[in-house]
Amino acid sequence: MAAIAILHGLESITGRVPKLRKTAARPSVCLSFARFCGLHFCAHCAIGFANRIRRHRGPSMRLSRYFLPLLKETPKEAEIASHQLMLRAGMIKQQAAGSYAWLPLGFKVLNKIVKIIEEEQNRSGAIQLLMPTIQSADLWKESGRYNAYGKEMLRIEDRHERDMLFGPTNEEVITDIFRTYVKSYKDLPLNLYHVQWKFRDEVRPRFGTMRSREFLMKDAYSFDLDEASAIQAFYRMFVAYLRTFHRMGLVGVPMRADTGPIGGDMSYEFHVLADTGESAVFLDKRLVDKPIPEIDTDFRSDLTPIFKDWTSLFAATDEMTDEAGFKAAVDPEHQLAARGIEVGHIFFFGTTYSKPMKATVTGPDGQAVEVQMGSYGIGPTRLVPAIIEASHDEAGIIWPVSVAPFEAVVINLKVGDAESDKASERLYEDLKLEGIDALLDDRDQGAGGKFAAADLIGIPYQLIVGPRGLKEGQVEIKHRKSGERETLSVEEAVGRLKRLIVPQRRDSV
RNA sequence: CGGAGUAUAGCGCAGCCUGGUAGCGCACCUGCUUCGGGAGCAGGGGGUCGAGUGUUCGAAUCACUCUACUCCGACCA
Repeated sequence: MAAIAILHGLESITGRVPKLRKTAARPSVCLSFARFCGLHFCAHCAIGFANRIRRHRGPSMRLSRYFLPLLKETPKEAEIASHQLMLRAGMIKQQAAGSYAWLPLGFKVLNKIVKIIEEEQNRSGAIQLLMPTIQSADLWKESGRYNAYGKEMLRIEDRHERDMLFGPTNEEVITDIFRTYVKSYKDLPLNLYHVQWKFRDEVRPRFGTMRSREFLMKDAYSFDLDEASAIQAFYRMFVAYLRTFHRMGLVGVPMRADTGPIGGDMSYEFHVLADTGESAVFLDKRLVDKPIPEIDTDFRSDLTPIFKDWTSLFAATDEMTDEAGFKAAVDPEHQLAARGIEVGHIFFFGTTYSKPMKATVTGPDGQAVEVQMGSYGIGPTRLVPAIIEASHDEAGIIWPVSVAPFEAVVINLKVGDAESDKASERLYEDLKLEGIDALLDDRDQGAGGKFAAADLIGIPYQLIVGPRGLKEGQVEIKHRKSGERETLSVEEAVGRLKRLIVPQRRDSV
């Protein structure tokens, strides 16, 4: 108690009490001191204590104190909807050609996407690590790619005039890590992945983060003793990818793809269908509604049936087929010619890197065997615009709940009105308490601007609180996607939102 | 890398042709009135006109050079 008194005394002396009262800092300090003193409450703050505990859960997301630079007009450099909307919604800022800063709202979405990717990679048995962005050229000289890669690779010289590079991909580094530590076939299979920034000095970056020079990539690398088990590793990633894109509210259609200079015939690209996609794609439309492998899929079992099931239906990019071939292969009633955004690419390439880099393990017969490898990429910084391309309207973005920067926004229509302030604060706190990722729009501005902002940034549910409804004890929920509005009592609102939101998180599908 | 274009306040633009020292809308700041779909009134702040060189008494404006960015094509998670 003495300590608390001293603390409050200091605050009084510095004259900062009124300011501190408005922040979370002071109650948490009080509580810490109270606990330190073995008390269950702070004598000084006893009034309204319960409310203060609530506020301590999670960061405060009050729009009046957030950093969300919205643009009313569309910057002229943006051509496609996703790029325009990401700029207008204050998600990104261009810093140079193909180089973007991720502002808080954009970063929040990016992180949700990365989290889903990590969960599904982990579920499939892959193990996360982190490799550097700047690599030594030596490994690339060893694999033969230092000269082969061309100007797309950003080459750097350090102070000792050593050749370095900003990694465009990580096969060399992961192979080096593997060969250093893994010596026995008993340690296989192994799949290591990371989520790390890449740089490819594209001739022409465009469409915002859809094709940027610096981009985030999840890249996984599998190592197996023989081709048969390597193919199983490939299937595991195939299934993980189906699940990953589905959880983001996307249909990621696997398509036979060109392996390019890597060779071999095991390569699939995952495409999100969108009018602005860069590739022409041809597919059997039954793939679009095909149920994805469920959460209890056993990744230690033989996944061949799932792979065969999915790949039995026709799907290919224009690199692999043409309209004539497509029409000959698919029943007319199932034909779908569309455009696609490539959001993932999986390769099996055998010993392409293990051979020149001498990545071998000792097999059961005591002989050294070059490991069979595959690599598997997903671009989170491309997924953000891909999701927007697939889901937006005239008013702005329509986020699927699973990747939405906020699941719900409480819109206080009349800031300064005692009833409206109190009810919206309370509803916001209750949503947080129920584990909903909520935002409170407590900015002192007109209702129209708030509705427009909520629509633009695409929050799935708007909880509209204003004096008019409160007179009847009512609030309104607007569904961003359908435009549907429902009026309900203040008491029912949080429960209703929770029942709407939780199933759409897709974290248990 | 081939072709085309743009550069004037944070964003969107006018002014350039015909040279005379920069303007509009939004945003921002102050005050008042407002507040259920991007409010109104009044006042205010902010610009080496992408950079450099040249022509000229005088350059955002004319000429040349450079740079950055965007679009179309070939390449890519």
